[in-house]
Amino acid sequence: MPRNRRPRDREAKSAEIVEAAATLFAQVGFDKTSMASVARSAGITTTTIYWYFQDKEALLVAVLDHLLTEMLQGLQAQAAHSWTDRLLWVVERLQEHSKLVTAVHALSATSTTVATWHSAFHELTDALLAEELRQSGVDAAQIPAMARLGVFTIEGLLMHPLPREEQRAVLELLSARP
Amino acid sequence: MPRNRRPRDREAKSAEIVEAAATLFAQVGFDKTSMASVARSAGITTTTIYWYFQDKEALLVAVLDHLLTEMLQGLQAQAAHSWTDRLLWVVERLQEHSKLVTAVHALSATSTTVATWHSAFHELTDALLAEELRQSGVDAAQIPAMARLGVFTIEGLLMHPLPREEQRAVLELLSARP
DNA sequence: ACCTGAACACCGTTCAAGT
DNA sequence: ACCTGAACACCGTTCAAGT
Repeated sequence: MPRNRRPRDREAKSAEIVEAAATLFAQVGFDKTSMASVARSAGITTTTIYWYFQDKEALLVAVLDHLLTEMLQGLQAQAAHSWTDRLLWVVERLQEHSKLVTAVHALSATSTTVATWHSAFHELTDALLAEELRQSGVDAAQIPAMARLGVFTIEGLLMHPLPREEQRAVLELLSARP
Repeated sequence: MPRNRRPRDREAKSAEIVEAAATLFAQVGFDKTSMASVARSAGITTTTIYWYFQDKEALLVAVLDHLLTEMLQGLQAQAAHSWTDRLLWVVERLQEHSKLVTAVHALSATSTTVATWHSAFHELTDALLAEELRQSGVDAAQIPAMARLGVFTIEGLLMHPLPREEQRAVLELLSARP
C-alpha cells in the first residue's frame, strides 16, 4: 500500500466537512448543531464524518484551526492599516463567531483537547498584543498584564453586547494609560 | 379549591430540586448534567421535575436565582470587611461556579429566558460596582465604563486560570487609575 | 394536586457490511 | 481506503394513568 495515496482528495473532503461545520457552529452554536446536520450540509452520511474526525470535539478543534488560519491571513493582508483599525477588524470577526468563543470556554472546563487549543490560542494572541504594545513604547514590565486586560475586555464585549458608544467608552478607558 | 394549599411543602420540594441541580450544574456542568441525574440526586423521578419547572432552562434560572440570593446575603454578612476583601470574596465564590458562568454566556445567545436573567444580573452587579466606585471618589463620568471593565476583568480571570501573581498583576493594573 | 412508567423524537457514536 | 445502514445507549420532554 502506497503512502499518501490521493492525499489531495482526502484533504479536500475533510475541508468540505470543516467548512460546513464552521458555518453551522457559528450560526446555530456547537451544542445545538447535530452531527447529522453537518453531514447533510456536506452531502455525506453522519458516519462518514467519523472516518475523518475522531469525534465532535475533534471536529470543533479542526474548525477552530481553520478559522484561526483565516483570521491570521486576513490580519496580515491589512498590515498597512493602523493598529486600532486592525484591532477593530479583529473584534468584528470575533463578534461573528461569539458562539464559538462561548463553546470553547464551556468545553475547556471538561475537555483537555479544547483546553489545550484554548491556551495555545491565548499564548498566540497575548504574544501578538504584547508585540504591538512594545512597539507603542509601553513600559516592558506592564506589558503582560496589559495584554491580558486587553484580551479580557475584547471577550467581555463579545459576551455582553453594548451600544456602540458605551463599547467605545470602555475601549477608550482601557487605552487611557500613563 | 383553596389557594396556596400547603405552599410550604411545594416550596420545600422545589428547593430540594434546585439544590440538587445547583450542585450538579456547578460540578459537572449544565450540558453534561442530565435531568435524570438531578432527579436521582433529589430522590424523585425525572418527570416529577417537570411538575415544578417548565424545562431544563427554567431549572437553570431557578438555580441562578438561588445562588444569587446566597451570594448577596454572604456579601451583606461581611459588610465590615474592606472593599478589596469583599471583591476577592466574590471572585472566589464565582470561581466555584465558573461552569455556570460559561453556561449562561452560551445559552444567552439562543435562549431569551437566560438572556433576560443575564442582563438583569449585570444591571445589578454594575450598580453595586458603580456605588463602590462612587464612594471611592471616582469621577462620575468614568464610573459606568470602569464598572464594566471591572466585570469583564473578573469574568476573564474566571475563564482563563492564571498563576496567583499574574492574577494580582492584572487586578492591580485595573485599579491603578488617575 | 402531585407523582409515575411508558413512550417519542432525537442525540453522538459504533460496527458489520459493502465497494 | 472509503462509505453506508442498522443498531446502541442516552437525552429532554410528553402524556395517559394512578393516588
